[in-house]
Amino acid sequence: MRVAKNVVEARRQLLADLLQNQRYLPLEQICVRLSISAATARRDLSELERTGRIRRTPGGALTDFSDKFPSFAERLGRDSDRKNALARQVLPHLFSGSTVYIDGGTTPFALARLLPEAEIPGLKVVTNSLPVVELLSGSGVSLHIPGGDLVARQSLLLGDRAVRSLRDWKIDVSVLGAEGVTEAGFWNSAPEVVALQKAAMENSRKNFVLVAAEKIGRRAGALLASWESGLRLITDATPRQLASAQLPQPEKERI
Amino acid sequence: MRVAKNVVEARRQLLADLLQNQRYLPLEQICVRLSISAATARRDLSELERTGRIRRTPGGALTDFSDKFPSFAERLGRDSDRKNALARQVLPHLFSGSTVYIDGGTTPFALARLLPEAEIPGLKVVTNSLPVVELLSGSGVSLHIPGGDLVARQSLLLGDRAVRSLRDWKIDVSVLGAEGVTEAGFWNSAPEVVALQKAAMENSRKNFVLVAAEKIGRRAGALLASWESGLRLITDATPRQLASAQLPQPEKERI
DNA sequence: ATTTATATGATTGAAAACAATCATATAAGT
DNA sequence: ACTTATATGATTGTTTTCAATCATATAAAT
Repeated sequence: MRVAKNVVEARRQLLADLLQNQRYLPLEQICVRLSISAATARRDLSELERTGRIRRTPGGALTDFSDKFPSFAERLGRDSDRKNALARQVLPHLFSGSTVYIDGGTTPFALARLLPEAEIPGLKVVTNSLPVVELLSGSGVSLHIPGGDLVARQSLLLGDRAVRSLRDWKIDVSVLGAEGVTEAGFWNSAPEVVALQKAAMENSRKNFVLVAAEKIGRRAGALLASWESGLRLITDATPRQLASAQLPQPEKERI
Repeated sequence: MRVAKNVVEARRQLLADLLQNQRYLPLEQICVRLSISAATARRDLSELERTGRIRRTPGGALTDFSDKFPSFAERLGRDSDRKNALARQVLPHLFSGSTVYIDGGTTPFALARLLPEAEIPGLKVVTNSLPVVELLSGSGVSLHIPGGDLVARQSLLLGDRAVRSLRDWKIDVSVLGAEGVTEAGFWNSAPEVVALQKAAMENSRKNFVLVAAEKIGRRAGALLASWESGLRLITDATPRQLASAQLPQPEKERI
């Protein structure tokens, strides 16, 4: 029996909130608490997972976050669902035996969280982000750290040595973060971060930048790359939002 | 094949810790991370659940989110008094503006714990040990990571790149660990670790090795350095213990 | 009012996860 | 050195979970 659209969405949001609080719920609990059948519960879970809001497990579901770097977890915070959804779009580009560079920042970090489960055989992860290192160490993923200087209050290895070391790598896919996107291109505030990102892009075959919708139209101190650079935007901004900032629409997905 | 009781318990504690950090782990991840079969993983999970330490789910397990997890530093710092005493002997050699290399292993780690308090102005710490990085990040100490490959089940960055990167550094004081000391010199089991330690020694003006008394007389697979190398031993072994292993007595302390 | 679209629960065959059992290797006990 | 105890991985049959399919009731669209 068909049910009103808003009812469905409200129920799914309720389920997401429930999981946010409970951390984990067995399927049976979900059925009881929402008074729905297992089939519908599964459908809701699938949808919530597809949009990156939760993580399914056999027999239940949970919200995912990491305790380890509290500041990171905080920043990831409420938007982690959206960031997960962005990060998930990168997964199809990671093939067996490839090398992926994961930038600092919370959105690329979301990608790191997906990797252990993705189980891409022979995947190599290159990163200077300590939260990523911490997260993936011991997870079976092959981890490589170019190295560099740890600047205070950040958890990213930067500096000349970092840039030089990164040039030693051949990268298949780079996943970067940006603080702003304008007609001129992609922006970040810290020149040192941009220097490292540029080094990654130079040695990489495909480059993605993950940008949450609210950053569309913002600019910052240092230009990371222009639109002509081949850097590909992954965002949850609507076509309307992109157009109003006079940005090109995303290309048709090609894998 | 039967395995020692303490090994089993250590593995289960590790699994509990892992779950404390990760909140949830799929069974397959547990198998990978602990290098055990699904059957053993299930047995461990049953036991941990029986003692109330975790909660199982179909296909995985999670922690009850009530209690906090012990930090990395805490875990390593069990019998820290003796190690602290050894590490403290290095402090007088660290002068303002100098560069110190801190090796992997728990004893050099003890030195890292002393550094924030020591407040040596302009001290630079170079290390490939992730626990050291985690401990000192945000502590105000200037941290530099040569980089390298994170090998499974270790928390040390190793490999050719690590060795090459380390050669870029000029180090004033290296602080190393060793698993054994014999008449022939200082030993460690992993050749890759030794390769990195040798690189550190080559670029360093003073080299110290911290060795707890119980390691005197032991040997291991790879020779780190002979007695003639200039590597200086810091130990809590008594002169009698040293003599009985036919080792030279420590030189009079010179700063 | 009529038609179309879709959200739901039930059913089903396939896949995954499970506990129980067994042979074996090795620790622990003597 | 010898025996006993047990931790492990493999195997197996059972149970649980899953996605796909279907009929149906009801919301949207016309």
